[in-house]
Amino acid sequence: MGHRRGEVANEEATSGWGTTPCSTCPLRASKHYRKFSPGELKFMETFKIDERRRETGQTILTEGESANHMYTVLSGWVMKYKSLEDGRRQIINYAFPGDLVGLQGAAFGKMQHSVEALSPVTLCVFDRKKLWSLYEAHPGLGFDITWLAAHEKSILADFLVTVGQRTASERIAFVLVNLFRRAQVSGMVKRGTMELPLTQDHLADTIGFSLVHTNRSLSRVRRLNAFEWHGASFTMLDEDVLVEFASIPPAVAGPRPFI
Amino acid sequence: MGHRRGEVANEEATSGWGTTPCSTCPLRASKHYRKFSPGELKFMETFKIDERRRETGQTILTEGESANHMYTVLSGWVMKYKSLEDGRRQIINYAFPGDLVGLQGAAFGKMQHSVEALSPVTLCVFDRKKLWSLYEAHPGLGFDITWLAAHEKSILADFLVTVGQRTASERIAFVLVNLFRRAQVSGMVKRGTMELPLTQDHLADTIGFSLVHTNRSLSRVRRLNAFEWHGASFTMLDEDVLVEFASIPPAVAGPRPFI
DNA sequence: CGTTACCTTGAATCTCCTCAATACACGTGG
DNA sequence: CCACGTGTATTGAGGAGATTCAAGGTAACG
Repeated sequence: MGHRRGEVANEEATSGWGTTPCSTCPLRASKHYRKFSPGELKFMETFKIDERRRETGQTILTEGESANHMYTVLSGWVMKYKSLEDGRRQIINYAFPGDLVGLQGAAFGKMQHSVEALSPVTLCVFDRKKLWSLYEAHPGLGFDITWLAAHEKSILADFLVTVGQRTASERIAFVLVNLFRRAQVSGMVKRGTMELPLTQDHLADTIGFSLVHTNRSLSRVRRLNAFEWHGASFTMLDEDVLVEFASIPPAVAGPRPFI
Repeated sequence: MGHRRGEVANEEATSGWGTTPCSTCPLRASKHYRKFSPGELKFMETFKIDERRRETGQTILTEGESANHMYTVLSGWVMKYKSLEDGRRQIINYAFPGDLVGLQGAAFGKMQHSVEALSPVTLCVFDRKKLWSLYEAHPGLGFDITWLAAHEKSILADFLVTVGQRTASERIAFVLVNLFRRAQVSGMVKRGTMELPLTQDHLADTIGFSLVHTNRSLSRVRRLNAFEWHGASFTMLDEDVLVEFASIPPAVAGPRPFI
C-alpha cells in the first residue's frame, strides 16, 4: 500500500548553471544509443533549456497538474506512479538515464501520473512549446520520440503481463531482471552490481501485493541464490536462473535513440 | 487462463479493392477527431496502401514475428495479448476504430504481442517503410503518431493500476467503463448500447483472475444494476455507479488525431 | 538514547484457485 | 427429428494463496 513521502520540490532549485552540453553527453557515447547528425546535435543544444537536480523523495511531476516541461533522465533513479483515492498506489514504471519523463504532459497538457526521484537525480529540461519545432526541423528526432514512447509501451505491457499472470515470486524475479537489464543499458551496472534504491514497499507497489506478502515471497526468491541484495546494493549472480524461474523472454536489443 | 483459438489468417485475404478513400473516412467526420489539412489528407491517401478484412478469431499480428505493415482499425473489435510459455495469457489492451495497431513492429521490427480480431474487422494498411517519409513530409502526422502512442501508454498505465490495486469487482467495473467510453469515442455506441464481443474468458484474462472467480465477481457487479450485458450486447444504465464503485477518474477529453 | 524508517515473523481470516459437475445454446450429422 | 459435440456460463467444495493486525528487530541519525 505504500508510504507517501513526497515533498514537492521547489520549482527552480539548482538550475541554470553547469549544464552538460549535449555534444559531450556521457550517454551518447554509449554503444547502446544511436549516433546523431551534427544538425540534430546542434538542435538539441537549443532544445535543452536547462538541467535540474532533484533529491531522493522529491516530486518531479504530479498527477493532474499541467506541465510546461518535459524531461530526460541524465542520472539517477526515478519512478512513475498513480494513486487511488483511498491511498492505494501502483508504481507504473521506472525511468533510467536516457528515458523520457513527462511526454504525456507535453501531449495532453496534463500529467496522468506522478513522478518521483528514488535517488539524487539529474534531469535535462526541455520546453514543451518547442516540441513542435523538433518535429518540423528534425523528423528523425520526432521519430525518436515515437520510438521511446513505443518502447515504454512495450515495457508497460510486460509489467501488465507480470502483474496479471505471474505468481508473487515470479513477479519479483521479473522486476529484478527488468530493472537490472535496463540499468545495464543505462551504464549503471559495474561488475554485476548496481545501486537499487528501492524499499520492499516500492517493490510491493510495483508487483501489486501487500508488503508482508512481498517480504515473504522475496525471501523465497533469495533462496535461488541468483542475486544478492543488501540495502541499496544489488548484485546479479545468475540472471538465467531468474529468467527461467519466471519464464522471462530474452531482452530485445537494438540501438536506442536519446533525445 | 484462456482458450487459444487463433487461426492465422491467410495473408492476402480480401484486399486491394473497394478501399475507402481517407477523404470520406467516416471516422474523420466525427467531432472527436482533429481536422486534417488538404496536404495531410492527400498524403494519407498514398500512405494507405490497402484495406483488409479479418473475421472473428483470426490473428492479425503474431508475437515474435516481424511485420511489414502497420494498421489502423476502421471498424470492429480487436484485442492485443501476450502469452507465457505455459499458456497463461494476459490481454494487454483492446483496439477500437481509430486506434493504431502494429506500431511496435514498425519501430522495432518485431511484434512483442499478438493481435486478434474479436469481431469482423476492417483495417487500413500502411507500409512500414513509408513511415519515415510521413515524418519528413508531415511533421504534424508524425506528432499524431507520437500522440497515439502516448495515449495508449496512459491506457496501459490505467490497466496496470487496475490489475495491481483494484479488487476483482472493481477491476470488472473499470474495464467495462473503459471499454464503453472508448467505444463512445469511436462511434460504436447507439442509444447507450454497444456490441461487446467478449466472453468471460476474455474478461478474466484482462483483469488477471481465473474464469471462475471472474464469473462470481461479475455476478456481484451485475447486482449494482448499472448495466445490462447479455450475449454480445452491452447497455450502460448508470456509468456513475460503476465510476464511484471502482473510483475511476473522469475521462480525459480533447480531440484526437487519426493517422 | 530515543525516534524513524525499514525489514521480518506469527496468527487468524478472507480471497482466489483448482477440480468438478451441471446447464444451456448452437450447429452438425445420422 | 434427435443425438452429439462444442463453446460458454454457472455453482459447489476444498485447499492454497494473500491480507490484515500485531509484534519484534535492526540500523541510521540527531
